[in-house]
Amino acid sequence: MKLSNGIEWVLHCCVTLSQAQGPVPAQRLAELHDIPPAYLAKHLQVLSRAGVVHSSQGQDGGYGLTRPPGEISVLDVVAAIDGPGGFFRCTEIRKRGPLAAAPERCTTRCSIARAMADAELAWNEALSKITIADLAENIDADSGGTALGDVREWLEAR
Amino acid sequence: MKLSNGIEWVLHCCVTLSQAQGPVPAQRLAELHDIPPAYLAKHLQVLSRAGVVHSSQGQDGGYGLTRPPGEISVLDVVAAIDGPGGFFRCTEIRKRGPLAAAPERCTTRCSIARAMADAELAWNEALSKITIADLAENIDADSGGTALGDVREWLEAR
DNA sequence: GTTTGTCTACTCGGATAGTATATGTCCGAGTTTAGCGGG
DNA sequence: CCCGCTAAACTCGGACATATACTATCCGAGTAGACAAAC
Repeated sequence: MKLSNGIEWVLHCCVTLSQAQGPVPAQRLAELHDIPPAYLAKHLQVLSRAGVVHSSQGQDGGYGLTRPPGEISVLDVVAAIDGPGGFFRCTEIRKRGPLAAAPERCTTRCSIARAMADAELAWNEALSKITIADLAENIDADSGGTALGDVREWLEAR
Repeated sequence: MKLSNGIEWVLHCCVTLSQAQGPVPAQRLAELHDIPPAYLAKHLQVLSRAGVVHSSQGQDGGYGLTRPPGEISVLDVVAAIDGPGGFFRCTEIRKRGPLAAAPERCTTRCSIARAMADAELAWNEALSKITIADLAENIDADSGGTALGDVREWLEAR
């Protein structure tokens, strides 16, 4: 099971957008990261529908964050791209076969489903603790404090 | 992103095997859970290669756990079926595009990759805390204490 | 009665098709901006 | 000089092909037990 590559792309894009003053076209975001523009656009549309970013059309249009970067968690982005529903789906096989459990006895969820749900909860909580602002800060620190400035400069230039 | 259905199947099968005295054929495990026998066999082969179960051929052959159920974690099973490598794969797009980071500056992992790795660690830890024995105990409790006995009886019959 | 050999039935194991999801691409609908003409 | 109109260029949005991985299945290799015959 592998996560979509788009998740990495849009996370980088969100960090970039957090440094932008105005709207940034998908074309330009793709150029900055050297990734397929059309496919990135598809993922940005999903983010737009999820309410993480907003789009403006026409000349000088593009994408922008709907909230301050400190209020957008990595979980918001991952959940939007990955879609609804968790990793694990219980098919209730305990209700099948020669020893099928009677439906009236299945008042609680299968213990296997509970175990997987707990793990997903741990995953979600870990991702919800990190925001786009945290990512930007760390990226800047890793680069020695020049990365974000370079991005802002590149965005200003045309 | 969805986990394979086989994970649910083999987890149930491991609980069943924890109640067996001798080897249980894949055919019989499939019959008990009402699932495609050939496809289940494929997943059991993977578990066998991972060392979670061992197989014996010939008449009265079948599968059995290699260790006591209390020493087999859910993570062992999930990791075996899901294969090596985590959910997220970093493609190092920071090294691409007009603002590519110099390779010598990339001494540490990208902060995005770190965030995802932390979340995967939380997921893994949650799964490693639960064993097959825990699952069996909970299933028995949910059924009012009759499920495991029924399974043992059904395995003995025939 | 014991032993040995064969033989059969049963098991796993990997190689082989079909289907859903992820990846990648394209062109059309809509909007904003700029330019132009008129007042 | 200001206002309104027109037109063009640029944007997003959803519809359309391709690649990868999950789902499902089959048949062959190998082994353990059962049976029969010989000693």
